[in-house]
Amino acid sequence: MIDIHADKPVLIAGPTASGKSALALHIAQQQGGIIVNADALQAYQGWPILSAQPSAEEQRLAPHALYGAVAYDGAFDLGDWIAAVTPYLTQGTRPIIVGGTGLFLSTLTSGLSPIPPIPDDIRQAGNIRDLAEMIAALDPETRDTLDLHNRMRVQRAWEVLTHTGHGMAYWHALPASPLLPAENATCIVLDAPKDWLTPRIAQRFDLMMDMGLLDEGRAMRPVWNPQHASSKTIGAADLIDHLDGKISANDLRETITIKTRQYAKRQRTWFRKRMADWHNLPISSTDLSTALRFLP
RNA sequence: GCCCGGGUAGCUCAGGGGUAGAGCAGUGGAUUGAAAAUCCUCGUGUCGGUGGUUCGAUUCCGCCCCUGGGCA
Repeated sequence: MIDIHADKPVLIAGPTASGKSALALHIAQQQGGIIVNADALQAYQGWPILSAQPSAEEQRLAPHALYGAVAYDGAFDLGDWIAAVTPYLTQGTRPIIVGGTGLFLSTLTSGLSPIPPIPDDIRQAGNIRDLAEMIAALDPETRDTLDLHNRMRVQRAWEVLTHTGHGMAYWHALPASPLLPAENATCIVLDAPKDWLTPRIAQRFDLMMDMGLLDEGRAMRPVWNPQHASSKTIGAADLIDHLDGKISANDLRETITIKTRQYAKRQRTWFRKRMADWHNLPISSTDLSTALRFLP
């Protein structure tokens, strides 16, 4: 039994396809609140079906925010998200923050180092920079903390050092105050076992097809650019390949469900480690009326 | 029926007289501004069956079964 206080923000994490959005909607309808997106890819326009954003119909049932709020060719990173959620923490309506991006939710409850935004030209320069060169340029303190095989993390550290003159280690040592300490919110992790989730992921793909996934892909094809952040949506590149005749419908389904399963696994790892003290809501508690208790 | 290939890890396949290895899948993990991203770890399976040759066979030989193609 999890107590939901009407005036307390709610945080909901859970693997993809576990039913987070439905849970958020249930709470909003029972008790009020605005549903705020904490999923990196659902923040973009362009792939509403593929990224499983709440439908227009669902969004009519309760206030929603930060879904499809950024252009398909725009950028929306962790810092942008933190900036975008902040107003919802202080305004009148109680926020129900729901999403699968563990990094976003964890940062909300633990805080973000005050690293200035990195200009785009630094990123561009990093993109073509040799990995070994960037590693060599790093400050030793930062280098020791990094997985040097991981180009993205090395490049990020290089960008921070290049732009600010201070290494990541310096910035991370600065105090970072949480925007929403976990004890000030009702924090829930939806626990969906693998055996339950696997068939659901396949079913969700079929559902997406019924909802017009191919049309969504056809609409995006003329402006398709794998470099855009929104193009990282699982299956977007595969869908374009399918429309180009490069892979069959069966292969499309196969590859998307596999990638989605792999993603769910990474999410589970994050939640297990970082959200161990959150309320665990087993998906088997289909009867939410006994799993949740709504308090004024 | 005959001829030529194949039958090796869940899948696709490599290898080769001293009991075997890649990719994918799967697993566990890392992860403070690209995170649905990115990165790391983990490989025993009657090597189709059965006889034989051999000190030793998954590897060579015979037969059988299954399978792809060709000829009839």
